[in-house]
Amino acid sequence: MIILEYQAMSIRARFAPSPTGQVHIGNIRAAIFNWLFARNQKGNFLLRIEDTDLERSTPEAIATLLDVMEWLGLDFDEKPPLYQTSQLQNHLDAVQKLLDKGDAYKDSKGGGEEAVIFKIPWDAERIPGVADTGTIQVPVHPEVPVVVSFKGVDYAGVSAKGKPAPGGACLAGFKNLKVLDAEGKVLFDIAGKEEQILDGSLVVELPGAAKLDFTRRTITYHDLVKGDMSKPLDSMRDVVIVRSDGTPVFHIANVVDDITQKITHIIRGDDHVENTFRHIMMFTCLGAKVPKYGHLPMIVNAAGKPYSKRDGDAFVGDFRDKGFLPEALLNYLALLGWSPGDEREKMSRDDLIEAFSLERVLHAAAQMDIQKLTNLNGQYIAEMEPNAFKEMATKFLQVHDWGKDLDDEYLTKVCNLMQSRLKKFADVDQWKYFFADQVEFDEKNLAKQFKEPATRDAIVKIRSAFEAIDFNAEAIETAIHSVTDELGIGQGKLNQPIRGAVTGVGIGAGIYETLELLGKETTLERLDEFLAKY
RNA sequence: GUCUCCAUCGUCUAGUGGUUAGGACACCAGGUUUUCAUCCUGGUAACAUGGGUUCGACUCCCGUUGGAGAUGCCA
Repeated sequence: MIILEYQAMSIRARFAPSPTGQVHIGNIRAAIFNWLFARNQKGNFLLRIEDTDLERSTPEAIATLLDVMEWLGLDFDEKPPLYQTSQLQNHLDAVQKLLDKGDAYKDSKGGGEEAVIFKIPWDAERIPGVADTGTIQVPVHPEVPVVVSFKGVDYAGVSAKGKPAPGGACLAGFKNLKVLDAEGKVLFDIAGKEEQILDGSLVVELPGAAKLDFTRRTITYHDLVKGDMSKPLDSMRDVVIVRSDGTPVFHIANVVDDITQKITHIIRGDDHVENTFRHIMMFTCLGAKVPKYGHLPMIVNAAGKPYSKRDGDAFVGDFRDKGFLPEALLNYLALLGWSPGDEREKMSRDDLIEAFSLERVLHAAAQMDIQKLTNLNGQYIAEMEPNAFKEMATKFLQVHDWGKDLDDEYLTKVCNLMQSRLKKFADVDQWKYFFADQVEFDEKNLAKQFKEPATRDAIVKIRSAFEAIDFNAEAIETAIHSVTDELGIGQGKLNQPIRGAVTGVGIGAGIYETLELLGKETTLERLDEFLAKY
């Protein structure tokens, strides 16, 4: 039944980032989940660029955003995307509508220009999900007067230590309000005075109040991820929607644009949960249908803190620069805070789309594990077409002065030998010994391999044995074995010292194949260099 | 302070009243391979805590602790 309803509606989800030059992991994850959801539901995935921060929203920043989305394969429908700056008049019109209907008022704080404030409606029952939840009493600090006006009820609560604690909320939070003093005497009763309070003609200030008595109203919505969420109106304040300089703030712009784009499902970060209650009210006051909401848990860094725009290495571009594949990153990120419910982990784009559901998204924050991402990336690399692998490797080799203009045939062989060992493309910097004239010796490794003075002598013998042979892997192995046999040592004992002397490092592909690839000339040169140095 | 939410191995997670609490990454040991990587085998490692409810709680309820978010004329 539910599925039928979904299909009939044709869902529309969106990603609405503000382009600030860099896209971080937490942000793009929201895009991924929206995309996965939309594709899974055969709906539309829209992009809206919230570029109202003129300082940071440069054309380059927007290009970066689009670039990253394309790289990850997050294709969006209805191009070009909606630019929020183009909607200014729309936002202002909506604000005027609210003003006209009495759902917003103008106010100035400290005598400046007037800002526009969205008023949480006194007749809040017209908002879906609002219900009375009983009469309650809240203690207030007698030293601070209670002020009741159309802007709300201001008072000081009582802290654990008996000190005044700042409190107060929108008027709508206090249905059937009575203000009582310490003896329980009624200082103020809103009954019969609603009109005057609401139209601003009456503002009451009540010193010596001890208690607020009112009918609490709570707004509840069903979150597609987190389940039922609710919040009492007496913990909400009216919200600024237009700054005193005349520019609309996020809340109204976001809601109006969602109406404009006919968004049916809003999937966004956890940090917006509290905004949702107010946004639901705005949708309703603007005469629009309230969309469905789903809030994603945050992704946190190794310190357990959410990634912020300042978090150095959490930018999507950095992962690309380090040689992570888009499929691997997408796969990994989809698995942060979500799982298909079975034991699959390596999943293709289509697998993910097919398996995705918001109901299976977790409620708790997830920590990024670079090692697991790296492992997954290695799996994707291992499966790459050799040509595609070579192409990528070439790109990453080119950043090194020893990695430019490489011989194609030689490079192909190196790639074939090394593909299974590479976890991320930036690690091709370890291939230097294949291409550079000079090797860098790993002193520590050498010290380990050449503990025995006799080993160096063996290298001398190896060198002359190499000189005489036709230089292929098989002959190389035979030559090495003849030396080990002659010296009466284990057949593989010399392999690592040879590797150290020729490549400078302690790990790599099979040494016979490696030497064959390097060629006789280079191998002998490297051995000479080694012998001259050590 | 107040409000909202969250809590299974180090990390990502499976688990919806009865399981030897499963898998993956990482780590350790062993095997295969000329080192490494791959591959195979095995191992260490978790239900934050205290109360309930129940014949029986990781699972349901309440408290505590811990964490996150919100409380902006930021988004």
